[in-house]
Amino acid sequence: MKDDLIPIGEIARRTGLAVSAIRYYEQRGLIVAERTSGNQRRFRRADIRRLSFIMIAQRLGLGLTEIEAELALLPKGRAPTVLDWQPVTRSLRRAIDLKIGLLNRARGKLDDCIGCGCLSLQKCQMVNRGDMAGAAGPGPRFVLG
Amino acid sequence: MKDDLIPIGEIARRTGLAVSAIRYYEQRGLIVAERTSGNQRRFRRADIRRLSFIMIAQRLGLGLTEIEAELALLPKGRAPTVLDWQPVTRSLRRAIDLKIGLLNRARGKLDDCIGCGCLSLQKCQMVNRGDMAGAAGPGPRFVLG
DNA sequence: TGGCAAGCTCAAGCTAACTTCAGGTCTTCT
DNA sequence: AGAAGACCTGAAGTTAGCTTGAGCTTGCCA
Repeated sequence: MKDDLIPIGEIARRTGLAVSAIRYYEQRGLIVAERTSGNQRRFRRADIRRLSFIMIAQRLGLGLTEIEAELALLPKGRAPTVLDWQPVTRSLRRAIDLKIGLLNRARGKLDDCIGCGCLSLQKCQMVNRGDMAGAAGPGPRFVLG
Repeated sequence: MKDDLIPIGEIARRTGLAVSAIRYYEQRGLIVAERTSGNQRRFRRADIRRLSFIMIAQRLGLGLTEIEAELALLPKGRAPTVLDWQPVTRSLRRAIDLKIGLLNRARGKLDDCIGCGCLSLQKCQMVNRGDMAGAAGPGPRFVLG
């Protein structure tokens, strides 16, 4: 295969990502690219899968930091095989399960609220201070974490 | 009841929200406050419930704009009754159901991926361009919407 | 009538995840 | 060889949802 090194524009086209997004991921360390003598990025075919994973995981609500952690399960140095990917994919599945569980519990509590008509802090379980205060600090505190 | 008008500090204490957050919500139009002759905000007791709802809905992943739409179902002018709240709460419940459905479908597809070992754009259903391109425009495009 | 905590209004800052822009360099095709 | 188009870097801008700070005014208790 002669075309083993893919320029950024084409990998963008193939994944549907913006060129700028891919550059951003590289800067964040989510992907690594080689460079030509003229300093242009050249990606491997395996990076397409990596980028796909990033898109999927993001779609499921994971932040790039979490995604980075998941991707760290892949072997460094060599191109990951299908078997290498399995634990990563499974880990993502667990993340989905967690999220579904959370929403289910929330739904149950909300049903109680419809029943009792409360929705006030004194009576209702839906809001509990401890949880909210957890993500303190400046900037937006992301919900549903 | 003499204490019907609540200053911002106390409503903050009662809801667990920061004073600054409440001011921000008022500025966004999510809550309305009366003012004293000296220009200080005074809230109604019903606003506590309103703020609770905001917190809950946010927790479930709704943005303030969506929450604003939900709150628009409440009657303007008079204080909402328990019955007034029911459609709003139910609407929130539907939102949760939707989200759960989405995650369930994602999980199913991911299971297929574990089976076939793919996770590439050409073969795998997990990523489909059309969907992603939907949220175009500048700024971050929020996933899982 | 003090005094001081609690409020008020801007304006600017912060995180996440990118995009856009300006000003220049490679590559590739003819 | 020349030109068009793809790339590069670095800095600044964007949305969401608030927080922080500066500088000033109210409100309430002793």
